[in-house]
Amino acid sequence: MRDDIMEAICEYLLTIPGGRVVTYKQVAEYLGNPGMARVVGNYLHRNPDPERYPCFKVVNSKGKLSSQFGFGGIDAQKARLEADGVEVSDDYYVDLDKYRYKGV
DNA sequence: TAGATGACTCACA
DNA sequence: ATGTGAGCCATCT
Repeated sequence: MRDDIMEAICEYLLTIPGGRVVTYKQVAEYLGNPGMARVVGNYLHRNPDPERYPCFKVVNSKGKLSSQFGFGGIDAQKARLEADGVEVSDDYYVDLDKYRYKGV
């Protein structure tokens, strides 16, 4: 069933417009269970496929980037976000109040 | 089947 | 902003 969840995560991430980010919890809620925030992170970790899943748009509730990125480290994630128009602080923090994708 | 693990979240200090 | 403790869920061993 993990492919199902993975697909859902993929779709949700693809709905995120450029210059926007979402929290793990948001993805979990989209999957139908806010408690799956952890599982979401787990999946992205076990599926380092940025070509399909823009996981660099996913941050934790504090707006901080993941500690260890699968395809080049957190530094790569920071670069991708900045490239998308998201300001990332030197501490790898993003302003959720401005960049969090609220779903329009 | 059961126990341990983790890219999480929330509350409190 | 950081640290600790508790809760939650699917996967891995």
